[in-house]
Amino acid sequence: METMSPRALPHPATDEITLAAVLHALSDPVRLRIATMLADGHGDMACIAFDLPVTKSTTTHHFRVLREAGVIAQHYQGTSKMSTLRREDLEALFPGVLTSVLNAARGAQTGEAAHPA
Amino acid sequence: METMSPRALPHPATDEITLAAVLHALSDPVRLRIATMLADGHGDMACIAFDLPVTKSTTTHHFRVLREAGVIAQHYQGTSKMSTLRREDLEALFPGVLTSVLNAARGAQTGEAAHPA
DNA sequence: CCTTTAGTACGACAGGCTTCGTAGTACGGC
DNA sequence: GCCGTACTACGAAGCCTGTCGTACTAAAGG
Repeated sequence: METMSPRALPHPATDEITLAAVLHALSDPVRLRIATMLADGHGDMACIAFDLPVTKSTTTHHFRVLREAGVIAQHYQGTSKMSTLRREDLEALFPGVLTSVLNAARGAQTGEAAHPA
Repeated sequence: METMSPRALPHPATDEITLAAVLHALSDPVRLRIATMLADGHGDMACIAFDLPVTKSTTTHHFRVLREAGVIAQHYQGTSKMSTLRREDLEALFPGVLTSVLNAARGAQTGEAAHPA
């Protein structure tokens, strides 16, 4: 039996995720950064540990937008909340989208173009 | 010499295109539809011919957002304005992003998930 | 039980977005 | 030269977003 935390977190079902919502969620610099960090193996990191240029309230807001768009999954672990990318779901729905976006974001933080030399 | 139309259209240079702006441009249902139609070979079509569920003014607005984000290139041809996707530029900057997004949009117009039977 | 830590809820505020209508400009055809 | 077509500019309305601060709740640890 799971401990069944009283703090439930609503996630959209796989077939409720829309492309427009995912793209919108990823079109914000802060959220793009969160997604990139999650992809880079920071999956077991509390929300507060992301060192974002916004306050705690705003951080909560952005994590929620990502979750409600279906980009990330979240679950509580003590007082902390852990987030993971919904890679499989998104890959099944929109093949290649998440991967290529994260790749692009990594090479060009938040928007800078890739100027090779 | 080109006829040098007095109606110039400002386009961002390749290295001015940002990922966030591109994602934002594509996160609107109307614009996603425009991009999909352009990808499907309607490159030589006037803006007005796109049969969008908005007025002419709004259509102009959306085409401009796409152009200013670097997603499309536009040029006048008589009284009409032709648009084409900046596939090469985007592929060079953000490999796979445009292609996978368009693919996803085609299979799931504007956001619906792909329910195979 | 009390304190600390992590995150939430709520309200507020500024700014942006999408939409529209109307008026105006550029081009092509008669 | 005149008219129609395609697009633009401008302003307005309504909504949504990102940001914050403050007050609150849930869990962990002594």
